[in-house]
Amino acid sequence: MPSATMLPITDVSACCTNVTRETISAENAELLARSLKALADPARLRLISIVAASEGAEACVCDLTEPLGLSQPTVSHHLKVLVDAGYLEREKRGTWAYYRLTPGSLDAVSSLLATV
Amino acid sequence: MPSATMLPITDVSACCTNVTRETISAENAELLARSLKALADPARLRLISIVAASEGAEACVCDLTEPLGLSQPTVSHHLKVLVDAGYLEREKRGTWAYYRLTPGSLDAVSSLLATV
DNA sequence: GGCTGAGATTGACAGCGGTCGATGTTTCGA
DNA sequence: TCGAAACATCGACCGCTGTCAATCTCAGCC
Repeated sequence: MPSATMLPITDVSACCTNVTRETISAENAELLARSLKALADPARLRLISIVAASEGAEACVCDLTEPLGLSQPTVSHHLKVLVDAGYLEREKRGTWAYYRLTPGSLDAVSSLLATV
Repeated sequence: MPSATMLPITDVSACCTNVTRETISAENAELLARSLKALADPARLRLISIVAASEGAEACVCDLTEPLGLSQPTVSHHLKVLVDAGYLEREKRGTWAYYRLTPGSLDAVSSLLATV
């Protein structure tokens, strides 16, 4: 459940300005740090990468468990973190849950860091 | 001390390709995650922002302790993390230590995340 | 030489976060 | 209706990390 303490990255980019352009406020630093924390894990980076490279740019949990070498609960946990942060979208179809990259989410955080 | 476990971000960008362009390897995911972890802290984001906005684009520790509201050892710790990750450069002049943004470091990590 | 101030390092503590086994929930098919 | 499969949630463990007080190092100055 996304809450005030875990705004999706697209919202963060809407309220925050670039890090080096002007001095970031303590509140915005907190928000951006939360979004970056969601990315700052090798398993989650690989999840994003695998989902983006999958057929139809979407993947279900069963496709993700084996290449990561992690248990199913752990993969589900990481996926939840990425969904809450706004990087992934979840769609349930039948028994399966399909995850897809949220368009523009990575570009949003990327543009907050770029200096040019 | 930067080691094999903490490559500067500029080196990471030299060896890694974009996250969504092709499937990232486990090793590169580990490297990129370490670089992102160094950024994923509100105090460190504010440090980078303040240094970038400072007169001459550099600042000493004494200028950074007060606006952050953190103790001097804590600020020194965060600065060390950022230097080891390659985001900041340290130059000692007399009794003071001046920190400056490493050119291109934020753009490097930014370009690894951007999808366009 | 001895003092002072800037900053780094150390040690300790508390809270966070990644991991997994066990279990719960939901959907589909027989 | 019952069983199986996919996925989420829970509870617990443990290593990592942010924090500060205390201490150490070093440069400048009397």
